[in-house]
Amino acid sequence: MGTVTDIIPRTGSAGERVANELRTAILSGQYAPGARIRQEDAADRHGASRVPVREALRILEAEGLVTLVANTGAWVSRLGLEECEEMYQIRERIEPLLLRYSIPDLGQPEIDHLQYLADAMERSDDIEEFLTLDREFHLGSYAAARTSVLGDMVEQLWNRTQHYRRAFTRVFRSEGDRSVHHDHQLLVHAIRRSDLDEAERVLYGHIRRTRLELARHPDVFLDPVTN
Amino acid sequence: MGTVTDIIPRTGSAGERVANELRTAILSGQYAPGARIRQEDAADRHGASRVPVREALRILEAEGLVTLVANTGAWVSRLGLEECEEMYQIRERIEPLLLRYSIPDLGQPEIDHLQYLADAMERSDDIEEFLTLDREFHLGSYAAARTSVLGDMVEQLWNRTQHYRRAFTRVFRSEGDRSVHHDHQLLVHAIRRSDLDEAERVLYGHIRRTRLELARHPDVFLDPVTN
DNA sequence: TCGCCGTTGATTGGATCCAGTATTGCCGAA
DNA sequence: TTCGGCAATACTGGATCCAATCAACGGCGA
Repeated sequence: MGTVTDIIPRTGSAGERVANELRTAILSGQYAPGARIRQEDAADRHGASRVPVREALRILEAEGLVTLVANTGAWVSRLGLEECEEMYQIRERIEPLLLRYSIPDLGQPEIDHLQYLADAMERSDDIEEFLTLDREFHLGSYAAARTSVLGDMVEQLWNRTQHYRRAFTRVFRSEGDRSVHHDHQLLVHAIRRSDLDEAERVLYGHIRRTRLELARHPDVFLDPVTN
Repeated sequence: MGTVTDIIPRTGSAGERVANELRTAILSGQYAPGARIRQEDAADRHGASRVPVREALRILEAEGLVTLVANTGAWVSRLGLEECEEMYQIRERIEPLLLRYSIPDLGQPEIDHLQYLADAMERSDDIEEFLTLDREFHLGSYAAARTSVLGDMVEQLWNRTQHYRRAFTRVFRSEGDRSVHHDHQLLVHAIRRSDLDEAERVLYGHIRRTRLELARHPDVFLDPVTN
């Protein structure tokens, strides 16, 4: 499904390279939602002409990370509360399936690593670190799945919501909610026992609870007045 | 979610126009899976230069309809049995959700039309007509859903499997299986009664049974020796 | 003073040209 | 006869140039 720590691949066209670099920049928060991406700027910054940049923008548009308006320009996609809830509802239904694909092929070292990540998250008090660990934990639990579309779909959903997860996390932490960590531990145990049904249930509940929590914080989606 | 009978929109770039035209051609079966798409050919055929064609190919690649290999070329995507089963499993889980979004906003005329389509399918004995009716029936049942990503996801899954549904349908018909029609009738009734849970269950079972049936016919996926 | 309209500048879209790469066919050697 | 290597060709990828479109600004009129 494309490893989480994908290093920029030497293969592929310049357009794909630029797309990878832009994607990384967007996910890391360098570009905020609503930020304009000018073709010439991007071309200079990534050492290419505008042609591959346009290709990259098409790729990222298809992934939902960028919004293109004909004859006008490209912006980093914004999410509304409704859209975000929708994506979480989709995740509730398909991530358990992906997990089911993955569990049988997860090795002992990988499972131990998941345990380590779950523990590390409990100890972490840095937002950015928590985000990285959480992503690594969940995508890591899917890593053994040899799917051709499902894995990519899930990764795209994670990518599209990345910026907003950063915002929620701040809020959740301040509320001192422990259920997230509880879910993670339950999940690791279910994976250890290869209990597919239980793992599905836990994961479903985990995502669902996050969605419900999220609906209580619509303020995260308010347009920042600073364009 | 973008109407089923999308007419080629006047808006948007030439690349999008070419993408729409190529998509229609692929879905109609004019291009078979595995068929090569040469940029210059496509450019001539659609009255544009190679630049918008390359844009179109990127768009269709993102939709999974076209497979691009750097420095080599573009082909209409082929599906393997495993991939197809995967997509059906995804559909089992997300189409019921999409239906749930749609039902509350379906009007009486739309529901009557669904009934009409279900009846027409039972009477139809032409493969191509059946395919069209089936697609119109299911996507029609989702038409009232005002989603921003789920609808497109489902439509893409339908598109990617379109060619292979054409092939199954031939087989199913010859086996004289009536359960498909039974499901359709049950679905319309559940929708009439606005019974969301029942509608979800019926649709889930409908897609699931099709998937299991499909697994019994791996021959559909054999590489045709004629490239 | 406010709103409408035309003009100018900035930015995107498309076409052509050139370079790079893969594939095909051919030739020669085993 | 068959396999390996080399050359020619066809196709894709990228850059530059020109056209088209949108947005911002300023001027004019009410």
